[in-house]
Amino acid sequence: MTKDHVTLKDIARIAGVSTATASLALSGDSRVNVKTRRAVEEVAKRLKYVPNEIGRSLRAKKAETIALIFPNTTHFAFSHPYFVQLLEGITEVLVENSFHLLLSTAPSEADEAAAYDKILRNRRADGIILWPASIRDRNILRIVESGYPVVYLGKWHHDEVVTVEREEFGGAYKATEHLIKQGRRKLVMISGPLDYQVSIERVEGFKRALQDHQILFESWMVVEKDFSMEAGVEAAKELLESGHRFDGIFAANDRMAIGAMKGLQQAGITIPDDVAVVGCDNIEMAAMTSPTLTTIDQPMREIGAIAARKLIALLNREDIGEKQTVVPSQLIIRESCGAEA
Amino acid sequence: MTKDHVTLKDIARIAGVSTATASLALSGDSRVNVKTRRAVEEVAKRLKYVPNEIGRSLRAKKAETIALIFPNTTHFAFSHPYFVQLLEGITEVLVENSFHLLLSTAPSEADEAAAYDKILRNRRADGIILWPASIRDRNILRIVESGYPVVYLGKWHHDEVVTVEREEFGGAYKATEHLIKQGRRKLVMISGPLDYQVSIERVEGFKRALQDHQILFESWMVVEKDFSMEAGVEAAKELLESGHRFDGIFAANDRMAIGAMKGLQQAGITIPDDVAVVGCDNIEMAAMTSPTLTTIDQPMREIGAIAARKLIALLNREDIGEKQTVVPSQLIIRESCGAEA
DNA sequence: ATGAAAGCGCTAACAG
DNA sequence: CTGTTAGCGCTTTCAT
Repeated sequence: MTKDHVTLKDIARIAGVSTATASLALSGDSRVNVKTRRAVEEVAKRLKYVPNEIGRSLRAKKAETIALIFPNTTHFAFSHPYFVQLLEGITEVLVENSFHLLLSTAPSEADEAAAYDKILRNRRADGIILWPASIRDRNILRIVESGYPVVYLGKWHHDEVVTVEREEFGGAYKATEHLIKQGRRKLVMISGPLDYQVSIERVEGFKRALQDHQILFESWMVVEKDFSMEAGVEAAKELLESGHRFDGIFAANDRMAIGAMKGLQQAGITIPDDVAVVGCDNIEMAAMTSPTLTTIDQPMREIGAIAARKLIALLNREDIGEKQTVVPSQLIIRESCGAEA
Repeated sequence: MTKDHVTLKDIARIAGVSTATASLALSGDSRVNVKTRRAVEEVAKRLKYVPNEIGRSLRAKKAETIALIFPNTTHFAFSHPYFVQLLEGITEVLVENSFHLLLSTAPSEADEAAAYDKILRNRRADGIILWPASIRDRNILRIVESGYPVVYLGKWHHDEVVTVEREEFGGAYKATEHLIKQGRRKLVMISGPLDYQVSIERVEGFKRALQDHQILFESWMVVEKDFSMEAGVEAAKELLESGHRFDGIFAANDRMAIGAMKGLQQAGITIPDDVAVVGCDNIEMAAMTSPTLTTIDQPMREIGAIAARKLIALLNREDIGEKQTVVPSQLIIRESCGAEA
């Protein structure tokens, strides 16, 4: 069985010093005699002493842990293919700084408020990286405005909040404009849920690009879907059945773009000849579809790393640099848009 | 700023009782007078008291947290599309049981041993769910055999260890046999890295299926790759260039299968007419490729949930049921194998 | 240079 | 029924 753990007390006793001295010695404090220090270190090493971080945390009133938390829409959030990249970016930085990562989800919509409150105050984490939620989510509002150290992964409506954002509007604009430059003028967009800020911005980018090129926007040009591949297939079918003509699609993420391509191809439509498609995210799969998918690259790994660095700086009361960081997006031209790369 | 947190002491003082009573009251202990309890509860609620879990943990010598840890191959491990499903399964169960999830990676190969040791003993987590690593990884061995509560997500070489395994051998066997039943007899396999137990088993399943159908196995029939889509493309090219003839491919995961299909199609080969392909994992994308990918479903969400339940049972010294759980895999027939579903 | 003592926030054994 | 006390493991004054 897991036998009892070696504590500082044990080390002190065996090394023949007090716990205070042992503590100092192990932290390399210059006040303690070199010989004593060596002795303590030797014992610690021999017994494979590892400090109990719970004790340390209680004392220091710091958890050395940050929480990555998700609104109730867990399933939705987790399913993003690039969630994993975000995690990689975050953990990379945390490991460098000896921080731990707590992954947190609200159990259910009902408990959501309580759950956030708990995270805020049970002292398990020192700060939070917050995945964007529906703009209708009041709990998010509370957490962001609580004064607790939070980095929000999206745009916030006032600039006291520390955020790392993707260039949503700009990305959508670039994608749409690219389609227009390929000579497509009958464009439609497959959007994510419109109660999400990211969706709103991407739609705005789409609209603006149309406007800047004298293309009249009409409301049927945006279909609202849920970000899944299956939804992309549906969207394509609905658009085809609607009777409206279109020769270009901007999809708010690659999963829907891929689904849409599938749906179109099943209906005998050729991509990009009949309809050009541009996605968003640049997931690994985008390079594997037929035709390969032109898309907007969103460097999630970098976003994760920046967010983690900001949060740690915040906790250490160091300079965090700019409060809002916008990570630029980049158009990745492949085959589905009909352009030569 | 984050003002000081409300502690039990505050509650006790304001409610006019001792901290002991306050504690008892809040835990709903029947010994305390109903009226007192109500009073305490009222104060706690009013001040939005949330217990400091660090204090509680120190006292209870339990972290109420489990760690999901990864060997040094983070990037590799994280990149599995179904990693997210595993997470979902785990968090679902943890939330039910009010446990927290710590995500842990070793900083670098060099620090790996130390990092595990720390996780084992710094008391931040009560137990570990361990993602399989290279069979050469001695640190994994140490952690699994440490007696610490561990659930290992793969097969282990002796049966004291609690594991949740996918049916690797059986899945590969089914996939291969399915190809044979479609009349394919010149089969090849694209394997993952062969220092991984999962890879070894899948290759064994492949070989056995050949053997059972009187097909001679030769070593060139297995190409070892790294699980990525890009690697699948390469594998296809290498196989084509090798000059060996083949009419069926079993790929050890869907990403490589998708890459391989891409590679074959680029070379003008028709799937499934010229070459049939079966993958493994049943990732979302498998239903979207052209042709859609026949594959082996690995219910990662369920695996995560089972692992979490087992670990919690282990921690509570409850009955964990069978020590080794093998989650059955299932053949999902789509288009790439040339069978009618 | 070292040790004694206090205390982080909590719970539980023991008294009353 | 409630309060006193002790202590989880650690760090940090403050004495010596």
